[in-house]
Amino acid sequence: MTRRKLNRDKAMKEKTPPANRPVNLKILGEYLDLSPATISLVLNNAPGVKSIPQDTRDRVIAAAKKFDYRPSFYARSLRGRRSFSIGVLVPELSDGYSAHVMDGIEQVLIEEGYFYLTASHRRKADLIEEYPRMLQDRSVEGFIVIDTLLEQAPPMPTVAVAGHRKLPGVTNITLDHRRAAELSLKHLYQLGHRRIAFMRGRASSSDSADRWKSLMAVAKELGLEVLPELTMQVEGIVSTPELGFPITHELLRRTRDFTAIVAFNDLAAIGAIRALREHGLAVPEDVSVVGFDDFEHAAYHSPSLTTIRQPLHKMGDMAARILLGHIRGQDGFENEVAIVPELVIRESTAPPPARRKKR
Amino acid sequence: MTRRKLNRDKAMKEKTPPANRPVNLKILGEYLDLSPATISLVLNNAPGVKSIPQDTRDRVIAAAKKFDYRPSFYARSLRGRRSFSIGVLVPELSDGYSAHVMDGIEQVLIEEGYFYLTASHRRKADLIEEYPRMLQDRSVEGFIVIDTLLEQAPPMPTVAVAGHRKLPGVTNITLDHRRAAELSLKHLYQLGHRRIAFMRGRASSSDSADRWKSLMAVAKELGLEVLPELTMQVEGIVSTPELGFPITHELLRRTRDFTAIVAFNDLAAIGAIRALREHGLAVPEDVSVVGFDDFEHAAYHSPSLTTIRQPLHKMGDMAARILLGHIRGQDGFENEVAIVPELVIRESTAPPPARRKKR
DNA sequence: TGATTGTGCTTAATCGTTTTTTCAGAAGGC
DNA sequence: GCCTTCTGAAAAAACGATTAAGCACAATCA
Repeated sequence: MTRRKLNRDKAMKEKTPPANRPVNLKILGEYLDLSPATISLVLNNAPGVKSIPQDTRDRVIAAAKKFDYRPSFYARSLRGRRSFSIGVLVPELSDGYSAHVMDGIEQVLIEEGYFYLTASHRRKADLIEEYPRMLQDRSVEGFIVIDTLLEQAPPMPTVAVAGHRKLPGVTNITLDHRRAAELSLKHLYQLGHRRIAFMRGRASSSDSADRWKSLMAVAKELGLEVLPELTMQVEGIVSTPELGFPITHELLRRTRDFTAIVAFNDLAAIGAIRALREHGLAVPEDVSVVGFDDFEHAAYHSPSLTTIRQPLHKMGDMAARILLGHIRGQDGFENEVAIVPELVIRESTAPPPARRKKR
Repeated sequence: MTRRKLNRDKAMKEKTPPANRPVNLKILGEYLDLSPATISLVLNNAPGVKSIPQDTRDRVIAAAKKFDYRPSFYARSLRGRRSFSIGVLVPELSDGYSAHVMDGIEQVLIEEGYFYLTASHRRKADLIEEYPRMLQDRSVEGFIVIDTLLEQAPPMPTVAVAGHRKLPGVTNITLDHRRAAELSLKHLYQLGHRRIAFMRGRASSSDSADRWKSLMAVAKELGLEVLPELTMQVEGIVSTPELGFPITHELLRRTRDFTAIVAFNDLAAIGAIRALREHGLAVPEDVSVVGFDDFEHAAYHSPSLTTIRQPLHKMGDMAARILLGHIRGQDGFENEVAIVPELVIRESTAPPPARRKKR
C-alpha cells in the first residue's frame, strides 16, 4: 500500500465536513487526494486533461457534484483577466425606453454567459462622466450606452443605442431617421395635411438633432413648409405625457391654423392630445397626431396612436451582439448600424377637416 | 548615498512607461521604490499607516494620481471576500413595475458603493430557479426579488418586493393591501356603488392572493357582495392593457348589471375602459373604474384614472436599505414591512347612474 | 554599555483559480 | 542494462490586493 493510498483512505474517512466556507479546489483536493491543479484541469476539460484516466475524471466530477463545488468567480476573473460583465449606461431605468432596450440586451448576454451592471445618470453631466469610470473600476469588458451623449469614448469596446454623436471606436445603433421622417410625413401628406405643427426634441436627447434634420429634409421634398410659429420646443426631463402638454397648450394659445402634429414621441403625443381636447379640438377629427416609439400604451390610448415603431428590443439585441463581437475581436468594426422603423396606423390620424367636408 | 536612494533615482529615470496593462501596486511600487504593501496601506488609510511619514504618503498619493492607479476590483473582492454587488431578480424589465422599483434600488446602492446584476425570469419556473444560482456564482452578497414567487430562500440576505410568500430569512416589502382595499372600496361605496365587478389577479403574480383576500374582507365589512358572475380572472402574462380587455369583454357579454369595476391594475383598467366603450358604456357616467399602481400614464389616459398609488420608487429604496442592513448585520430582522398606499381620485370614478338620476 | 522604544518600512501569507513546467515511475526499445 | 517514451499527476508561478508579523536602524533611557 503506497503512501498515497493511505492518505486517500484517511481522507475518505474524515469526510471533510462542508465547513463554513464554500468548498474550493483545495478542499476538494484534500478529499480526493489530488492536487487542485488536476481538479481544475478535469472540470474545465482543459487540453492537459488528456493524460488523466477516465476513472479519475469520474471521481473528480462526482466529488464536485457531491459538494456542489462552484468556482470562485473572482478568483477566476482575476486569473483570467476576464469579467464577463458589461456596463450599461442609461438616462433612467423607468423611462420606458431604456428598459425595453435592456430587455433585448439581457437576453443575448445571459445566453453568452455575461451579466451587466446598470447605472442611470438621470441626464446629469457629472454622472455621465463618473459612472463609466466606476464601471471601469468594476472591470467591465465593454459598454452599452442608451440614449446618452458621451463626451468621450470609454477606452474599451462600446456600442451606443440612439447616441447620434460619432465617436471613434463607438458603434452607433440608430433608427433610420430619414426613413422614419418619410413614413410619418408622407402618411400625413397623403391624408391631405399641409399645415403641420412639429415638436423639436430637447438637446440632451441624443436622437433629437438627427430626427429634426430628417424631418426638415423630407418636408422640403414634399413641398411642406415648416413654420417657426408651428414649431414647439420640447422642454424638461419628465418622462410622462407632461412632455407634450404645456407646449401644445402654448401653441394653441397662439394659433389653431394647423391640421396635424408630428409629436416628438408617444408620450408627447398623448400630452398633446390632452391639450387639444382641453381646447375643444377632437383627434383625429380636427387635428391628426403622429407619435413616435409605439410603446405599449400607444395601442390602448383613446384614440389609439398612429406612430412610428422603434424596435427597441431588437436594438438591444443587436447592441449586445455587436458588443460581444468587438470584445471577442471577431467581426470588423462598423461605425453605424441603421434600424428600419415602421409606420403603425391607428386612430389618431385622419384626413384634415377641410378635405373631409369636401367628400 | 544609500543603496535605496540609488535605486530610487534609477527608478525615477526609467519612468516606467504606462505599459500595456493597467498599472498595479507592483508597478507603482517599482516606480516609487516602495513595496506594494506600503502603497496599499497609504491609499487605504489603513491602521498601520500611522508609522508612515507624511512626505512618503504624499509621494504615494501623487504617483497614484499620476498613473491613474485603480485597484483591481477582482483582486480586492477575492482577498476581502466582498463583492459589493447584489442580484436583482425581476419578472421582466420592461413591465413598468420592476423598472420603477429598480430605480429606487439603484440610487441607494450606488451611494453605498454597490452595483447590482439583473436577471429577468419572464415568469418561467426554471429560470426562477436557475438565475439565483447564477447570481450566487457571481458572488452577489444578497438578493432583491421583485414580484416573484421564490420556491426557496437563497442562502444569503434577501429582500422581496411584493412577494407575498413568507420564507424564513426573507424580508417582505409589501403594500398594505388591507388599506388599499379599504381605500378603493370605500371610495366606490361612498359614491353609491353597490354592484361592483372585480378582477382577480393571476396566480403567478405574487400580490394576487393578498389583494384578493383583502378585497373580500373589506367588501364583507361594507356589506358588499362579491358575486361570482361579476368576478373576472386575469389571464396571460402580457404587460399591456390587453390584460383587462378580453375579460371585460367577456363579462359584458354575460351581464351589464354592475356600476363599477375594481381593476387588477392600471393597465387592466385601461383595457377594461376600452372594452366598456366598445360596448357603448361611458366611463365614468355608466361605469366607474378604479385602477391600481398609479403608473405614469394613469393621469393622462382619458378619462384619467382613479387609482391606488403604490410608491414603487420608495419600495425599491427601502428594499435596498434593508438589504444592506442585513448584509452588514446591522439592524434586527423584520419579516414584513408594510408600505402605505394612497387613493388618487381622478376622472374614472363617479356616482353610479341610478344615483345620478335621483339627484 | 546594554536594553528599550520608535520609526519606517518590508516580508510573507492569503484569497481561489488557471496553466505551464516538472517529475516519478512504469513500460518499451535496443 | 541503459536510454527513451508514456502516463498520471504534482509543483509552482502567476493574477493583484490586503494585512499581520517582522525587522533594521536610530534614538532614548538606565
